[in-house]
Amino acid sequence: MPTKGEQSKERILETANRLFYERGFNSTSFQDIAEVSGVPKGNFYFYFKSKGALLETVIEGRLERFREALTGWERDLSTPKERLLRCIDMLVNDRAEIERYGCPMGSLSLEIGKQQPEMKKQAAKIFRLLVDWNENQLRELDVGDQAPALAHRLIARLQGASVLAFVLEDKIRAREEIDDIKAWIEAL
Amino acid sequence: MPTKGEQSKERILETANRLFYERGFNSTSFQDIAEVSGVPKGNFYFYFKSKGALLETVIEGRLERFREALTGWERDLSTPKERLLRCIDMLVNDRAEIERYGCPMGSLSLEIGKQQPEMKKQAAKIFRLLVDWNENQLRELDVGDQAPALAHRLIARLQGASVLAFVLEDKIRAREEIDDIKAWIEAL
DNA sequence: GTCTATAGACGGATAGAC
DNA sequence: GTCTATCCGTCTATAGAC
Repeated sequence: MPTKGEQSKERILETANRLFYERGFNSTSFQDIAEVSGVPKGNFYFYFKSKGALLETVIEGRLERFREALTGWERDLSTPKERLLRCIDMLVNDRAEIERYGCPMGSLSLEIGKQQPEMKKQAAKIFRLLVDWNENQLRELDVGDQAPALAHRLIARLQGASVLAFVLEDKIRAREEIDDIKAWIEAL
Repeated sequence: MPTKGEQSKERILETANRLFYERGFNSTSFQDIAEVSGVPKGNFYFYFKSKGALLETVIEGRLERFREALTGWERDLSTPKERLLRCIDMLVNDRAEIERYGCPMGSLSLEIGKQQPEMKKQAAKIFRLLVDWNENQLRELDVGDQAPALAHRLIARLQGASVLAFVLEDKIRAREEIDDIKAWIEAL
């Protein structure tokens, strides 16, 4: 059973994770996180030495969740093609949030990466993880030495689909684009 | 010849346009714009009634420049395929800035669109303009009723390539992705 | 003298930090 | 809960153009 302190820390992290996504990092104040999480903002500096440190922990949490998801898909899905398609389906499952707030990692990276190179590198780890994992799946298909380029292309297309889904808010076209990405992978 | 007032307004706009791109909207203060432009901060409210109004004018300026560029390409390039390729070449020409700051419109939309729906709509106009223009070019090719979907796909792929170029900072893969987009268009 | 434009000091609010 | 810094935005005194 978690101690009260662990619960507070977890509540801060969960709330920060959500608000950084929904409102953006710079537009989310400690005040906001305190109000939503119920944890007084005075406590924040007991758990995190700065707002940047809080962000860093949020990113680490996201990285960890991605790792778990990817290992889960490797365990539960038997063919590389199924796994690639499952990865694409992230956009289908989260389409409502993506249309409202964009891709969590894409939008965060673009916002903070312009001024905080260190954070940008942290965020890039998640993209590298995703690209490498897809590259491994592609290698199991018969794509020769094209695996790195195709993996990069797949993540790029998912990012592009997310940006346009956010900006244009056109559900039909967004869905159409995802379907085309899936068809492209299925045809490999 | 522009009056002195027009020069000040223009200097504020140019500087804001650049800093909003390089540092992000929320991370750019009037103080910053004043220092870089040389125009004292006290003057800003003579020309713009708020920071949001300044942003709006910046976006309008970008929209206008896009319109001019697109009409220029229609005038100077004779075939639709050349025009589409010229559009893609934006990423090649601006690759250094895109790697450092992302796509100007993509990153701005994602940052401000989460909290300012009105500004998001303004920014979306530029994307609509681009998609529609490319759709017109595609219609002149023999793509049947695929023009809308292909135009959407082209802009999505350009956005995706920009995001990954920014996040991963991998010049080789970024170039490879652009080349693939070009090859795809050329094969149409 | 009037209108446009300038310059900077000032204030309330709110941020992150402790 | 306090502290300091900084944010956006306001106010006003003034300078130059015509």
